[in-house]
Amino acid sequence: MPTERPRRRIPEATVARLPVYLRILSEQAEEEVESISSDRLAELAGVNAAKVRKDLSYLGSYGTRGVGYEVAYLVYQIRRELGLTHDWPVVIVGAGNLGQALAGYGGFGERGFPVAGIVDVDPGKVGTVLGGVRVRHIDELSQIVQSKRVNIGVVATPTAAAQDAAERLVRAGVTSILNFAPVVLSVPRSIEVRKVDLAVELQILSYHEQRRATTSTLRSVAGGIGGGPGTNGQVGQVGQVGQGGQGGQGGQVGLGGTAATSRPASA
Amino acid sequence: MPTERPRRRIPEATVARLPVYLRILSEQAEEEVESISSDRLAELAGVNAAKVRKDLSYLGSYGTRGVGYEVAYLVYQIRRELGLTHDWPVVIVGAGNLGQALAGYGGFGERGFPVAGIVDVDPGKVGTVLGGVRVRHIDELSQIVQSKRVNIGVVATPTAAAQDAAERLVRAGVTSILNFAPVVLSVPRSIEVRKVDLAVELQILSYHEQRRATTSTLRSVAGGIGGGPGTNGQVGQVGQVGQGGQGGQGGQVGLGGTAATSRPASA
DNA sequence: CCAGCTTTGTGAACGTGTGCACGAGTGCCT
DNA sequence: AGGCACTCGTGCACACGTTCACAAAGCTGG
Repeated sequence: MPTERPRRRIPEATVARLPVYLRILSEQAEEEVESISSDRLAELAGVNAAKVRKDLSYLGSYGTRGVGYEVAYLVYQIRRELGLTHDWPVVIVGAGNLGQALAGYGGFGERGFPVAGIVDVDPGKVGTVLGGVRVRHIDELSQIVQSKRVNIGVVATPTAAAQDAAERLVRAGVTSILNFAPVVLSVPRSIEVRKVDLAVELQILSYHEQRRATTSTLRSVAGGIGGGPGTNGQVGQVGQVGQGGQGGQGGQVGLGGTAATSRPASA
Repeated sequence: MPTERPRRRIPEATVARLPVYLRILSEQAEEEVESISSDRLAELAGVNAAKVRKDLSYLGSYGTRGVGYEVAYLVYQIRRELGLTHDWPVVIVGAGNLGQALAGYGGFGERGFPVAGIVDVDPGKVGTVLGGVRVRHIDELSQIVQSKRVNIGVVATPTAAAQDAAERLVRAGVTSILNFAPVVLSVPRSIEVRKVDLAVELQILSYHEQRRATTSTLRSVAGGIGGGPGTNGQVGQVGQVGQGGQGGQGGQVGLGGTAATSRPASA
């Protein structure tokens, strides 16, 4: 079992699922499970088994036909592919409500993303300690990024300050940004940006709720008793959702978060 | 301009972008902009103009050729389509670090998702007030959901408690869930689930950082001076990323968040 | 060593999403 | 009134992602 070089260029959709597999596999490893089939992994991840196999095939052929995948080895391979063989220190811009919560959330460091620093424009916040890290002034950003070799920045500022925060991060040398502010950041193409937007997520749910209401009304008018057992036993069946999109010349509007609707383990 | 019934069944990818357009359009409306072209909107949203037009066409043909779209009317239509014509009260399960931040974040209510209640299992937390809402015991969940007509639940518990929280929400009558815990929730197919997972987002960024490091190393070996102006002036060009995925029989592993890389307004 | 069972790896079909290119309206200016 | 510049709406081709279905491969028992 040489560290055979995996076929490169993993599809984005797969990259987005690898972390999920990784978490599940790590849990399995802790429970002393040594081998796992694509079927079982798919069940736990709430996806199709073929998808699991195809996803894993991008890492190389590390399964054993008739048996399954060796959990420990798969964990190693995924970690390697995701670049999790070493820590990625992050710097948080904005020590407000969200910044505090992020810093306080220990899961950051545990998962390989130690908080190298938190900065804020407000001198009043500088010096306070959040999650074991002292808040520093934003002017020290470059110094922190450089001395701690930070590649990933987190924008946790109010909306109005987000663009400025992003620009400062880029100037400081950060090459990836996780943006919590509800704005489309304007940064050089070479910078990787991911957005987490609560409002967007809720609005997507709202759309489905609204849709559910509309269609059920229509059905009760057109069909029989509104709300009774439907054709397939499932009433509000909005069913699958997933996501879509791919290449395209950039654009932070790509997609929302992860949609779902399924029942992995416990059927 | 009758309230012409829009063609139904809007693609998920479009649904995920509508909230972004909505925010931008609302901003434009505040700046007294009355009309906007697909080109301008695309620029602000960081997407392709054709995509904007196609997305908006799903709402019906509300543009005027040669002119553009009437901002106010578009705002109205998108809000209508997303079901934002009325509030959607949400209930938060888990008054820990995250639950507190969510409750404290005013943007919730402002954007049409007032916090109808926060519950926690810990009796010690019951009674404390977060963001103007008193924390109540989780046993009161059903009562809250029913009396306040809550359709959307937010899981902000520790990982271990998430599945139980989800089940309680479902039993209480909630039909959509926004999950912040890093687990794949097991719920009936009829329940719409969206996941927001920090670790996943960071790991995706990590993947790209790692990739960037690897490829640039390769390039510096194969090509010229490592890091000098590349073929196209852009060095670490990871370029577009976007997302992918769509139908599929459920599966919360669909995708991560919104990826990006672009520069909307300020070119 | 062979038969039979299991599970991987993947070719191919299908569905979805994106972006170009252009026809079709609309408003403005002369 | 006519021409021109502009912008929408959309057909089409292409790219990407998902799923099926099956051959290949490995294990087990006799």
